[in-house]
Amino acid sequence: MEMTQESRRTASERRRRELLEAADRVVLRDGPEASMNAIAAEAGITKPILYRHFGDKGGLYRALAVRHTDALLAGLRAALDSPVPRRDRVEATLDTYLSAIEARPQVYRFLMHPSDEGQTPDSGFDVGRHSAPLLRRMGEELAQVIAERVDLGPVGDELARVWGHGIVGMMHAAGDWWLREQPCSRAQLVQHLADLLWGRLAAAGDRPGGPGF
Amino acid sequence: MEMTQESRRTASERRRRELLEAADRVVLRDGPEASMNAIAAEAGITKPILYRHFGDKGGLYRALAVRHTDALLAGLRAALDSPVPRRDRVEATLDTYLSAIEARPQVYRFLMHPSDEGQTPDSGFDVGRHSAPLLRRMGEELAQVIAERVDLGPVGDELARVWGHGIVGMMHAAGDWWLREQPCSRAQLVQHLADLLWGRLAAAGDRPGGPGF
DNA sequence: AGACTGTTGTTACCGCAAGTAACGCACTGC
DNA sequence: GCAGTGCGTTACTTGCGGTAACAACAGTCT
Repeated sequence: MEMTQESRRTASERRRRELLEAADRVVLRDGPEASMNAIAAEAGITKPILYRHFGDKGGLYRALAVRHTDALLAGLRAALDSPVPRRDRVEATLDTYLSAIEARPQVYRFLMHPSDEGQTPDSGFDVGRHSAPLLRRMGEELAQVIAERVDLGPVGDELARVWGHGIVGMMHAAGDWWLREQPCSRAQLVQHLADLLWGRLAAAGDRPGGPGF
Repeated sequence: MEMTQESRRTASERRRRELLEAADRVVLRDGPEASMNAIAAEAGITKPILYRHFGDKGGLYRALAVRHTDALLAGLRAALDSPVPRRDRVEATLDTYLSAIEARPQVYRFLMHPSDEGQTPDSGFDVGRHSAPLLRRMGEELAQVIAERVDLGPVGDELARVWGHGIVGMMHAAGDWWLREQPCSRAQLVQHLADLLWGRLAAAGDRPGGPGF
């Protein structure tokens, strides 16, 4: 049985991917609070192996997260970069995101509510070192696209970053609420949010029978 | 030592408030992952008393959360209801929120990342029963104000709810990012976000030297 | 062949936090 | 004097993250 260094490396990587897939199954079934024991059992092994591969639970979860995050980000980038008018791009992006969270709510909950790990409270020197949760990555990504594509004057970079994170947050919160109580179709939600970004709040008139006037 | 039923009730309530204040101090010092032991110690008592008063850790955290949530919501309502033009109201609301999270980041982290409790995964019958996290409450509140004040046509209620949650999410995400890396002054951030809501994204032109064109 | 090294896996443990059971103590009403 | 009822304790169970120590085996050096 020949076993050179390279084939060893690839074997280890295959193993790692198997473990990740097992973890994925468990998280999909049990939600984000799946225990390391449960994941190890699903993979047919025991805990220490997980720890050798991923260091700690945060490491495993981070590895899991980047898989899904990368997939989602790829979809979003495609929507953002398509050569159509800006409004259409925005709608496509919103729809891509909402489709993703609608299709796999468990994955979504895992990515968005990762039980906020990290936090070495004594020193505080590396807060947010390698956490980079999905929301921040998406915010930065969007900021970059905005800064590249839209002309926003002298402070454009700053504006783009604020807007990137703001829009992502809007998408996230609205999506979260919409996923819970499906109050309307996805297409409608997309329209409503795009309308909001298109300044319809500023354009709308005061309510006729408003209270207090 | 006279101790009638009424004075007992008020005594118990005073006790509860003392416990909450102690918990508050600990959470402010240790962050959201403060242990029940630590809280009990700070209050000068032991764990079971906490459990008698609040049921479980979630109960305590919920009680703590409503205190701060109510205070913040009161401030936001005041900003939302002031009789000035809409843009000014929006800016005041944003500024109120950002001031709050800037003044007490620990409280903010506690409220926003409550280690997502609840989740009785077996039955699922009361998911979200009394969690009502701050974000959702704020979203509903804002939705109500929008629906009352702004004329949005036939589907106005639905629109208002989408916008309420969306705007709150935008505020939250942008605030979170801004709190980490202070990239600009609070006033600037408020301006940028208000500009976003006022449709400046739709109004801005394409970047001159854009890539790919 | 036989000692050396590294990877893969195990069992058995530590520490710690949530939550609980069982008891001690004061004080009230009868 | 004595049952009842809050307030408080100590001491425990359970479960999870994380680790130490050991067992088995593949390939390598001499």
